[in-house]
Amino acid sequence: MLRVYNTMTRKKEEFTPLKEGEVSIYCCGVTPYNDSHIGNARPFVTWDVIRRYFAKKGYKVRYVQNFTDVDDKIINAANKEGVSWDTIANRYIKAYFEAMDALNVRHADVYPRVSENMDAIVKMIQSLVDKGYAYEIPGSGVYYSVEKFSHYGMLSGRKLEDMEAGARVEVDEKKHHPMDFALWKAAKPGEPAWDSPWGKGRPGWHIECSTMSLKYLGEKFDFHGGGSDLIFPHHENEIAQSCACLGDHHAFAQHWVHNGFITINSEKMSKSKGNFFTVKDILKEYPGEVVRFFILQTHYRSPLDFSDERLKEAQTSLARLENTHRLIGELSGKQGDAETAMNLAGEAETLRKAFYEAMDDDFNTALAISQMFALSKAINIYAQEVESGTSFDRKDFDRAAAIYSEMASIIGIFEQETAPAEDELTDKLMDILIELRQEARAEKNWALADKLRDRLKEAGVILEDTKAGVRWKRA
RNA sequence: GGCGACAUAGCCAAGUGGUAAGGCCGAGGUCUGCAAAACCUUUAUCCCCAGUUCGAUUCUGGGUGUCGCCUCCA
Repeated sequence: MLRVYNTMTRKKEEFTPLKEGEVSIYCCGVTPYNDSHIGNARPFVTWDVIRRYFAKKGYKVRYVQNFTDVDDKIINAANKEGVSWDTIANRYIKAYFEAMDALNVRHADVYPRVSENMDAIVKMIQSLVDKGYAYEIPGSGVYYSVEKFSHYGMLSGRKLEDMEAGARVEVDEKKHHPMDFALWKAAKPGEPAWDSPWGKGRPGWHIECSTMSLKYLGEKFDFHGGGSDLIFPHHENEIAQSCACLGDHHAFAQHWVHNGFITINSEKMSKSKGNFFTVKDILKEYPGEVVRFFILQTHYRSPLDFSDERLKEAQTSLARLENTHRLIGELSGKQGDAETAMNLAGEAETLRKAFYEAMDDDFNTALAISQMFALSKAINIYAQEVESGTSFDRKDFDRAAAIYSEMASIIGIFEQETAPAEDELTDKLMDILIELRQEARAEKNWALADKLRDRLKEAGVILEDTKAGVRWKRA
């Protein structure tokens, strides 16, 4: 039984798919006006694991993630550079994919863009106007009337009365209620604009997600996700729009899943505070897998403090798992010689079950990963036994290795060739150096052997003497 | 002001009404010419107070602290 925390009910709930064997997910994507920081990346890594997990469990997954490619911030960035809005949007959409690819984040099934769904958006706004949920302020735009939707606040747990007091929004006197939000913004000179029954303009922020989720996933879908800063007002407003339009406040997303923030010294990382690190910059120092692993070592709803120390820790931890991954590779060519009673497979099956139970409990990747460490240890011990002469049960080992790689594929690690393919010359040179060092070792010329190893380390190559032979890797 | 979340070892982090996973760091050891890797051993009265209970870190109430949303924000 899979249980998922639902922001709507503030409880873990049993997950029952709307359609047997299928899962539909809408995750709010980015506004492409600059490079994503690591905090922006958290939801996408989180959802990537969730969808991998569902797929592994045999579900057919449909995953939709939008690009808000029409937005104030994009327009501002474009004006600043003196280029068109879509130049900015396209540039940073490309950057988004580069960053996510490095983090092993699989692509969504659809990436709808605001600019490509203008007709549907206008149509939905019109529908809200027709139904009496929205009104036009000539020259300003079209607004959603929050008072008309009796369930307004159902997701964030707020009351309209409470919000008024603390509202920091600039109150437009012509709005019916201070919390009313824009569905359509009338164009100002020099801004990109699209035609509509209310004149040229562009959509407000929230309507796009209502429109595109409806268009690409239907009236009801299983999951809607994003960072917890989207709960209010973005998701609250989506609910108001979609449910009003569909005439059923139980329609729309069935489970609301929100991830916690990545923080710096316990404070939310954000563009406006300036305390952020872009994925792009972090990737200059650490492999994408390390960044991904760093994120998944903590439960997705908990805050996660970012620092170089944390990242280094993640790197060391992941290296332990990688060593076992490599060990499995090294043993893959080894001939089995007997069936033994060591029953590594049995232990692996137990850990596999624990892994799935952890994932079934609100996608507890932190706990799931700990099962992987346990399996790593079991495999290492087994390999040592084999090395010391115990017979090697090929079938037993292969089953455990398969489970290990199954876990890795859900977490999303060991997918890239961590070491980039070496060129032929490097390989040959390394062979020569290793051979020379082995000769020195055979002559017990430790000084020379160690010097070779030290100098190679300075050059960024790590040599390790193992019983199986000498192996090298880049630092 | 309104609403909400969190508080577990030196650090990070799971978890449970019956005295607490895992990772990093540290210490000792096995192996190794040495190193690395791996393995073994070792490191916690679970923020404070009160209550419920045979028993609470886990439930309830009250503190204290940290953070978030209420403005763009993943």
